[in-house]
Amino acid sequence: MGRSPCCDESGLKKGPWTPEEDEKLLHYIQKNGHGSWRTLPRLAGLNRCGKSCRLRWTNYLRPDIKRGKFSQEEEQTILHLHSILGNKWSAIATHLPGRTDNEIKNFWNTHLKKRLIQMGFDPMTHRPRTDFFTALPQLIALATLRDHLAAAAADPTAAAAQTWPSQAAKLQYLQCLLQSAATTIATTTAAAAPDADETALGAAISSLHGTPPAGSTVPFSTAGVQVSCTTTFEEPACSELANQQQGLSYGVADEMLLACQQGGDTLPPLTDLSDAANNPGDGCSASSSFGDGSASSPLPWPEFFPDDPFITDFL
DNA sequence: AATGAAGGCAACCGCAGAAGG
DNA sequence: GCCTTCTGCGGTTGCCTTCAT
Repeated sequence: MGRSPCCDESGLKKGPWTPEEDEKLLHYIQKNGHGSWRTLPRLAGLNRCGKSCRLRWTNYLRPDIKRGKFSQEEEQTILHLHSILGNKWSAIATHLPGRTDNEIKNFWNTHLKKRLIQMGFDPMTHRPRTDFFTALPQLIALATLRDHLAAAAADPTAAAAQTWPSQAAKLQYLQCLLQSAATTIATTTAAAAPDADETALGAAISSLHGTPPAGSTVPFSTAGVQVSCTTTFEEPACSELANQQQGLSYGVADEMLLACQQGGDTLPPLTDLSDAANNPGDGCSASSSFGDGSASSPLPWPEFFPDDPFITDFL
């Protein structure tokens, strides 16, 4: 589109601004307004291109700029707007007085995005990640563990049986992961259920604040790995459009993230592990689909028994 | 105390749309 | 309608600081 960069002219300074340059720019704009950015540097006595001056002014020198840490409210706003608008930083910035698009973009890239990824959410869609095959080794290892536990249960004198309660509790976590992956496959291949993950997560929000409902997906951080616990769920509509219409409704991943922040960056533990061990079919939640005995249902890959480090770490 | 890695942030680059002649 | 100029935006880079070993 036809315009060469304004900074092509040789001899113009680049890089960090000095206090003297800041002073010149600030003084000029306060006195004359910025007018044409193209001509401003010459008039202000700066050896910079207009673009550089504009950036410096809008991102740093503007008097209404708010500096310092983002508040919880600001984080919520960013998360919510990003779930609707995507990387429209300038549009997001219009809802955050005193914050620049550059600042919001940096904050997103260095904090919020990473946190969402750590929690297993796709930062672009704010939905659970669907890269199922990256978790395949863990799922295979799960099959191995289940087999070991089945053997221990069958032979109470075996050494493995001595640790049965805790092993069974751990198995609950892993089976949640397995179920989550299976759900992911179902939802990504079945066009008829596009919002299933979101719905499940919405239910998970409730689980963070109380009794987990049927249909919850709750990521747990345990033994150094992140595990997602998904139960079966119904299928109410929960679209981004609906979010927009409701105005103040937040994306489920956003709420999850904020809930975790408020809890000190750690998600709540699974319900009492000893109970889960005593009742292996009820590990994820009171209404878990595993409660019907599916905890012992055949696994998809019973023939694999790798020596997966995941299991080593986990046990 | 030294050094390398990671995090955080300011600034730059290039593209695209708007505005004006 | 076309061309040029200006402005705004999003992605990326590179430097500085902090943290970990």
